[in-house]
Amino acid sequence: MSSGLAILKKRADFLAAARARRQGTSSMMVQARKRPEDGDGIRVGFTCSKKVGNAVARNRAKRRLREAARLVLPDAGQSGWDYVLIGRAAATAERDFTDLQKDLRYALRKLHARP
RNA sequence: GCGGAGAGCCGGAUGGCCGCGGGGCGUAAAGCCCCGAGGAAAGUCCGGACUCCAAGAAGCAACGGUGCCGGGUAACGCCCGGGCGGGGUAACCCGACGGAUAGCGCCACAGAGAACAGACGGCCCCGCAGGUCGGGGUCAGGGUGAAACGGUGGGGUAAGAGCCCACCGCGCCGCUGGCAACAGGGGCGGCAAGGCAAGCCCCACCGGGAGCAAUGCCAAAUAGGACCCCCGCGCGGGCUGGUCCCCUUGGGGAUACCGCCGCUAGGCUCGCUUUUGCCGAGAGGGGUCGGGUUGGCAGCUAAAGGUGCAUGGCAACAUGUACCGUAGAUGAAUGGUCAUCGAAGGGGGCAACCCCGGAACAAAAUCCGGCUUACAGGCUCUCCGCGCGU
Repeated sequence: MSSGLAILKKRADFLAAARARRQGTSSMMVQARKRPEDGDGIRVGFTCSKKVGNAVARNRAKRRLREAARLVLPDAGQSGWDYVLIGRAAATAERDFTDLQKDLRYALRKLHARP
């Protein structure tokens, strides 16, 4: 990705992020983890389980999350962290897109503020 | 015009900004250009291609599937045409549609009786003699049931009965038409033949198993395995070996490492041996092989391909020819957002029109042929019935 975001692909990375911090909003759940090993750059993954809906609904939710991450993370995310965005059943697809971005910024602020 | 039947098609549009996957140009970066979900991509229910495994081919057995006839096809459980049966006034639709004299099994409830028939209630005759009796004939009519041992009519009879006759049905044997399923008609038979095969079964035909996470190849690092070879230390030699470097047909150069040759010399540990030597094992070095993990490449998209025309065929389809060339991801691209326009559906209005509202089902995952299921709404063509007009 040219914007400096790498995509998470390994199952182990997802599991590690899930064990770390998490913050829910009305339109998504955000998990975050500061990688213990060295390495710059922001990595991000997306999860939309069967609870979100059928394949069409899951793909649409994932695409909106991906677009929001592309717009928000380069300035609101912190280098060296992994983020995982999880879609919610109807809210992720239906929420106004500016509100969706606000939700992500809010969640990131709360996650970074924790000790 | 109203109602209906069949076939086919579309299934949001345009633009701006920002992105994603693949390919091309470019040394590379930047950049530019091109392409990028469906009719069902779905369910994963059939049939194939392809790959691996197994196995003389084949056949038999078992198991599974298919099941009127003919044709189409790579093949099919699909498609087309025909037959038969059923539904509809019709267009048209529906059909697990081989065999029940090969055998076994089952037929609830009701009913007298459900398969070697039988007799509840009846009808008729005879006897005793007048009863709520005994003996016999009979199954047409009644009742039950999904189904009652052929149906209708007539003759016949004590009452009846395929007992006899006609027609229908059934079975057998010819004939005619048809490739066939089957249809038509003739003769004979004599009621002897109930239903269920979606219970087992019989007959005919088809099928080896697993699947692209198939399969083939490459690389890396880590731990370990099997086998083979070498093995004391050191020095020297470039030696038609390996390896590396340079110019490049072929040569030249280097020698850290492996190998080779020569000299020197007597071993890192243990065993064996009187000692040396020899031998064996380990450690060490080198090589080969197989398996696991991770990543990459191939398979991977050109295909029983699509469209048009011509010919053959009622058709499915086939043949010929011209043109087109059409996604290849793998935590998985094909989008996000904004603007304008917008079908259905609501609401208001006599109307023109205004307001709300905002697009069904569902997203490739090796590829094809089908089937099945889901689908807001719209369009086109053909046909049938009714009504009206000419």
